[in-house]
Amino acid sequence: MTIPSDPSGERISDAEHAVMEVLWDRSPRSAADVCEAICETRDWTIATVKTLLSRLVAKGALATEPEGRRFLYRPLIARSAYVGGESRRLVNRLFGGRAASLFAHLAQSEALTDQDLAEMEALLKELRQ
Amino acid sequence: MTIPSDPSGERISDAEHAVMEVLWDRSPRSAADVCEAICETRDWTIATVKTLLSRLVAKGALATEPEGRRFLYRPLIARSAYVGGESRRLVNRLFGGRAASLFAHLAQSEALTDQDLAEMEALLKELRQ
DNA sequence: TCGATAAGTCTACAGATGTAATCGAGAATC
DNA sequence: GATTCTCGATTACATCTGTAGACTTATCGA
Repeated sequence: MTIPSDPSGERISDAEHAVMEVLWDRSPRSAADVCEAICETRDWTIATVKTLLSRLVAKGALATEPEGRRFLYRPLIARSAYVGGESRRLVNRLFGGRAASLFAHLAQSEALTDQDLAEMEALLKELRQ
Repeated sequence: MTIPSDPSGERISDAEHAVMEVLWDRSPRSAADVCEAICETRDWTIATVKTLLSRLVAKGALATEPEGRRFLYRPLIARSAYVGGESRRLVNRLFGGRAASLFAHLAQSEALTDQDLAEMEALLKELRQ
């Protein structure tokens, strides 16, 4: 038996992440409630959702609280922490840790819309003054 | 038997990506040569490298050309294409496709250095004129 | 009270991944 | 020519992931 693991230690898979998004959007929610929100679009059954919820609890990403005869699930890690970790992972892996390189790449591959550029310009101005 | 698959179709795993980086850096190279470049740092044996090379060939990410009695490996997909795909995947998955959101996040989490900011400012100026 | 429900837990199973050992054939060496 | 060395190819095997069915138990309606 292993120790329950620190909250941000274990990797969250793609399918698990989809479940996390539902709970980040609103929580706590029951398994049925999560399925309600996601089973249709992902074409999952409630069984799949239950498995993913269990795995997330085991990974320390979710907490459960009893509500009547069932559980309500609630995120233990903040979305921003997850998103930040994933972003940094990508930047480290593909751009040697240089965020500007990622930016340059997106720019060159025309993945940036005019709106993106405008927003980032505004952000930059704010950051640099 | 399946068709060799289109060049950018199948996902490249983390370990496979490390091998790709070696070949993007310089190619073509033999398996032994790739191991030379990476086995120490990743603590792999030549056997592991060979497996990864084979899988990458099967995925259509690498081409082989015989050189004497062995093979030389060469990337079939450009690094920029791979990097672009991965970046876009992340932006879509975590930021609803909005690159500006990714930057806002990196900025807020202090993942951007002064140099990053300066470079991005320069790039932006270039892009918007 | 008794069966139908519904919740969580256990089990399942195929494919992907990480990490390698082993095998068979050709090349180099003695 | 026999032995050894080296390649790539084949096989192995544990873990993770996606996806879900089966099982157990408690509850709610009839």
